[in-house]
Formats: sequence, structure tokens, C-alpha cells
Amino acid sequence: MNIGDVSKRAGLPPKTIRYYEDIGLVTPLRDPNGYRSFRGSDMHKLAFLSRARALGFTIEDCRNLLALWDDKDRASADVRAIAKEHLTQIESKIADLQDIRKTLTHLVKECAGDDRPDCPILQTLENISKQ
Amino acid sequence: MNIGDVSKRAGLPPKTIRYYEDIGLVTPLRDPNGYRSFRGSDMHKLAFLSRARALGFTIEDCRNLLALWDDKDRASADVRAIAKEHLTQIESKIADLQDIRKTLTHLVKECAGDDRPDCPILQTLENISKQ
DNA sequence: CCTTGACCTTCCACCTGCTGGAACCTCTAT
DNA sequence: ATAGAGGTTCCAGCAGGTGGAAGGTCAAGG
Repeated sequence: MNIGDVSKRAGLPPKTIRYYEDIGLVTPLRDPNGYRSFRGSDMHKLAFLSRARALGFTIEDCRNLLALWDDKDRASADVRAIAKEHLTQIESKIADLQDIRKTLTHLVKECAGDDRPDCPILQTLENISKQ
Repeated sequence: MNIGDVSKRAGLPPKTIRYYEDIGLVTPLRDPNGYRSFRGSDMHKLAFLSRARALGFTIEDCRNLLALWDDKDRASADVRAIAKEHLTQIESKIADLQDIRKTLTHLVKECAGDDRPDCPILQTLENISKQ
């Protein structure tokens, strides 16, 4: 399969796939004309990457997950540890964003949003402790 | 004030402050010895930046907010539009992360996390539509 | 047979928002 | 005089790609 087909099937832009080859996540073969030739296993890996990235795993996480995936003797605890650590990070990110949302919602509600220059948003950013 | 003092007061690393000068967000004066000399207004701007960045506004948003802040005739609607757009983005990010959390929580729960190689996490990443 | 257009290739620069380090200068206290 | 804690500049690099230029290749239509 050429890169275009793989791109459509895996849902990753060709540029991203080339980048993944660059950093050693996939190693497709080459046709005599120099085109990349993706095997089923490459396709499989890229689809895996696409999903793992969509779940917010870092590239390094993905590299580890792929290694574990290749390793038939892996302990599921290893995979679970990666996922769990990632989950913790996701949860703290959600909490941060919820804090931010709260503040912003408050600010947007307070602001008249008309032609007058009085703006509680700027006042608050000026000195957030006064809110 | 020297950069160290400003750094402590604004809660921004000196490197970041120099970077903000580089990209034109602040323009401190210079002492004869070449040291940056921050006026009250610079300090003010940096504190503003520190807060706005903590709320997740992009640098470009901050640039716009600072311009509006400087503009006594601004319409509060302009500021509100920026904040509202940002709020929308925050909310969609939260929703994305909550989706991810749901999937991950499910996966971590399913996974035995022992020495056996059976791992529903990898199985799912292999073909997420089967979950 | 030639051309057109859609592919593919490589390489290099750029994006955001900093951060680290090297090499050097300056001020203050002892 | 010297040590140490500031300050300065510049250059490189992080993640995770994206954009564009310059060129090679392939299949279809005239």
C-alpha cells in the first residue's frame, strides 16, 4: 500500500506518517521507485498510533505501548501502568480546565459586552485577587 | 526594577519575561549597564500576562487583550468576544478530555494488571470499534 | 508519443511557548 | 581582590507536527 491509502485508512495525514517513520515508530518497505510500501503490520501499527494519539498518549507512551504490543510475553500490568498514569494526568488536566472555565464563565457573565469601556474581565485580569 | 524582582512579583521566570520582550509584549527601558529596567506599567503588564496565560489564553489573545487594555475607548464587547471564544474552546477541550477519561477508565478497569499477557487495553487500541 | 494531473519523494523552515546552557559582564559584600 | 549572585546575549532544543519548494513517477486521455 502507498502512503495515500494508508493515510486514508489510518486517518493520519501523509506528513504525519512520514514523521512517524522519521522517529522510528514505523519502518515501511520501499518499492523500486522509492515509494514507501506499507505492509499489513505497518498499517496496523499506524491505526494503533492514531487511536492512542487520539486518546492523548504522548509519542513516547505510544512507543512503549507498541513495544509491549509486539512483545507476546508482556505483563498486562506494564500496559496498565502506562494507561493509569496517563489517566491521572488527564484527570488533573480536566480539573485545571474546569477551574479555568469557572473563572471565565463568571467573567463573561459579568461583562456587559456593549459599547461602554467598563470591562470586569480586564479589571479582573488586572488584579485577579479582587474577584 | 530589575528582571529578578519583576520575576518574583509577576510569578514568571526571567527567561519568559525576556521572551515576552522579544515578541514585543513588554518593552522595558535599559539602565546604563544594559540591565532591563521595568517601570510600574511593565510590571503591571507582566502580572496581567501571568494571569491571562494561567487562564489559558494564547499569546495572541494576550496581545489583543493588552491592546484593548491600553485602549481607554475600547468596547467591552471586544474583550468579551475574546473571552467567550476562549471559553468555548475550553469547554470543547473539557468535553474531549472527559471522553478520553471515560474510555481510559473503562480500559484500566478491564485490565487485570497482572503477569499474564492478556491485555484489553492493547486489544482495544488495536481495534477501538470493537469496544 | 505527449501531456496533464495526481501521486510520490526529500529537505528545510516554521509553528507555540517557552527552557537550558554557554560565555560573558556587573554589582555587592567581605 | 575575590566570591557569588545577579544580569546580558545567543544558540539549540523540546513536542508533534505542518507548509512549501523542487523534483520524480504513474495512469489516463488526446
